[in-house]
Amino acid sequence: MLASVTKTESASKNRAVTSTAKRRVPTGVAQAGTLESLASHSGISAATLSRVLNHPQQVRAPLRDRAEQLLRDTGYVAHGAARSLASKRSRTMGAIVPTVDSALFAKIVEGLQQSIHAQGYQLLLASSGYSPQREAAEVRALLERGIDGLMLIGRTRLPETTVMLLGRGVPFVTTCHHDPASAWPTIGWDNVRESERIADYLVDIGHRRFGIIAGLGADNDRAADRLVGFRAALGRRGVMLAEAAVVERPYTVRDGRQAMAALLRLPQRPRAVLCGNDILAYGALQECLWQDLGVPDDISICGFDNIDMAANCRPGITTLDVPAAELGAIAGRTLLAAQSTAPGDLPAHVLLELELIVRGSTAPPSPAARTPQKSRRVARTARALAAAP
Amino acid sequence: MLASVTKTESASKNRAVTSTAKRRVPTGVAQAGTLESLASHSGISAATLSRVLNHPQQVRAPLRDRAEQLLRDTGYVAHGAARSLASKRSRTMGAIVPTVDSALFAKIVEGLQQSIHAQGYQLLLASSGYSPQREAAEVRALLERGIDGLMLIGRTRLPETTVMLLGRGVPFVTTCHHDPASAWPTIGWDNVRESERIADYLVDIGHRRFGIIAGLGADNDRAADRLVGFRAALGRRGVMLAEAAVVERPYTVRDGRQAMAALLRLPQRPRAVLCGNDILAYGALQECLWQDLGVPDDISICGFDNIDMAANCRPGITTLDVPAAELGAIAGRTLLAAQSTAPGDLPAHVLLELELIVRGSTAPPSPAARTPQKSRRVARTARALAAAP
DNA sequence: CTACATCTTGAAAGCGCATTCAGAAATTGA
DNA sequence: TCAATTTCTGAATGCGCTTTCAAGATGTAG
Repeated sequence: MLASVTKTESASKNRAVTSTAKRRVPTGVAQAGTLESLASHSGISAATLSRVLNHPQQVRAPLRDRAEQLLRDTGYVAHGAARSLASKRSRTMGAIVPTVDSALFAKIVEGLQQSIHAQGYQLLLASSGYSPQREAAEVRALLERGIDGLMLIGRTRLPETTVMLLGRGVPFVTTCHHDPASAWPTIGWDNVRESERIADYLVDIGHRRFGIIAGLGADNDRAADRLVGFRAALGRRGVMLAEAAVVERPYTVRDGRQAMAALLRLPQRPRAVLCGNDILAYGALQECLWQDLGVPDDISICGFDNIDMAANCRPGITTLDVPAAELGAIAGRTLLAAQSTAPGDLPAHVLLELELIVRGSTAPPSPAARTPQKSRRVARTARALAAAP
Repeated sequence: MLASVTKTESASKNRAVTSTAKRRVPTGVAQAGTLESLASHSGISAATLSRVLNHPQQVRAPLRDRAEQLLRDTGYVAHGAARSLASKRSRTMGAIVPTVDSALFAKIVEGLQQSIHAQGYQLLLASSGYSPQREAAEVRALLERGIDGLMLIGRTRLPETTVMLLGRGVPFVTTCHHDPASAWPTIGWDNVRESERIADYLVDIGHRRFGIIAGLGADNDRAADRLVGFRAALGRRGVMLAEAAVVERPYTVRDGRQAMAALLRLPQRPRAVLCGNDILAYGALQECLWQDLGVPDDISICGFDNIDMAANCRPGITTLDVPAAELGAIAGRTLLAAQSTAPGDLPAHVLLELELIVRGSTAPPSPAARTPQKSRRVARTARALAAAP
């Protein structure tokens, strides 16, 4: 796509299907038994075995040791469903993200997973594809699974989703946004304010001609808020912004490129472009380089999220660092805390402040870049040489 | 790190903790009841309600309609644990990946999630951090949750893990590798052979001086196999390879850079570098560009996996395309199929053939690049200009 | 119109575990 | 040493659902 690609383009269907796998169950392996069956064979009651598993200190040492030995030797594996049914807890947390296939959400999920894992909780993961309907369906499905807590992203959702959650009394948090008025904990940052901050930064270093490549605001409050923030800051600073200089696109590199291409066709070509996230920023950056425009000499570009890519491209992308893994961890801890807390006083909202990471993609607008002939030509030649297949 | 970074480096702990969230349960919302309670209030027995839920065709239309209406009106949500306990199925699949925070595994997980979701299954996700011990613990934890199937990555694992799985009779598949002799389905490709293919390609276009940046082979069969493949192909083609020209590193961009830096310090600097995956390749590429070496003019670089980054950098990275989402989907379908199949004849192994994607990072070794003075200097100047902060 | 096969439906029996309850054992105080 | 506590332990109960099982309803053949 970007570079020359030699691809056989054969049907992407899988080909060879070789021999059928044969299951051989190793003999002599202790089959998973029930506590009841262990009890009858060992002389220790099921009740005691259960206690050893859940409240070891309630059983006196000698008996407990014997029980533990037995449990270990037989390779006992508890039956979670029975356990959940009796104890009314599943030791499982749910999470619904728009998609796992995103550096940001993957990090959040990983952080969440790690933090709850430490307490013996497992993660039930679902994705909504940015659809409130799918999210509602997934919430329902997770509720059926008896999750003990749930992490959601953002605040755009079907009313019924919230009603379901509140009605069931399952602790949940929403992340990646901030809403101190919310009835449940929110963990994240203020997308409007942070966006203002990065826009302010560009204005501060002298930019006046802006373009905005925002994410799709429908069904995505974060994207919408960021756009609001960008606009608010520019408006406050007296920067004019043509409507044509604002485009909304899905979060893909390709869309970022196309959006930047569109901005570059404007009569008043922007000298600074604010992007809804780093993916879009990256695409925008690529398009500039492709068109032999210098970044940041001709155009400054900002992203949001600080995914790895933003640090690892050339030039690096100026962006706001989102502590994704930490966010996930906080969400996990909050949900964990909610397990032992009365539903009345849930953990509080957490407002994260993002750090502005200034990298090579932004600089004050250089007057020289307005009529750049010689230097640009050299650059073009060299780049063509470097990018040759 | 790569570019200049302005970072306040304030404590990354969260700051502001505002008002405590207050939970308000909307009044009038039908509380989640049990089938039993619904039965007593409606005159329809719990058994029938259960049938309507699970085998609708077993209930005659008029009664069924009434039951469905009731279920809908009361917002009934099934109790999964009770359901699993009674039915002996959890409608939940497990997956254990080294880490979700990897473009490749995230895509696989997303694909798996999507495919099982269609059948009403949920995904229980765990990560092992490349540790067989952690994997074993997670397998056990997932087994306790009563998963109906499990997807694992690769073949390096504790024997007890396999024994546990086989002993429990839970269907599982291992992915990202291929082993026709395995007793359970494997879904993936032959890392050795595919690696040979990419190495062959480089030899074919004329390369003779190689370097290898492999992943950490311990506890990672894919990484180990790829290194074996690289070596085998080069050996077969009569290419000499100094031991110092082979380095093993964790899969991070930084390590890729450092590894490339090490290779570049060799007296016989390689003209082509085979990398264990695209992350390492990307790091290697960055290091070359940083050192003002032309890619592919001075050095050709190959990756593996074809993550988005490989297509979106400059030059694009020549790599092997791994159909990650499809792999996950196949794994899901296989596990789903195993639900209704006798444990005797499980679905078969699936061998995926990878496509070589040739991009700008590879080219025949150019004789001119051996004494590159003028052109290199021009390139350097231009790049410096482009990369200026 | 009767006798028998087929559907529908509800009552009841667990699924495997945690936990209450009531004894039994151990411990303490006198 | 014995009575009064306290600690342990096992039998029994029930979590909410699916699934027999058997009875009742409906349908069909003779």
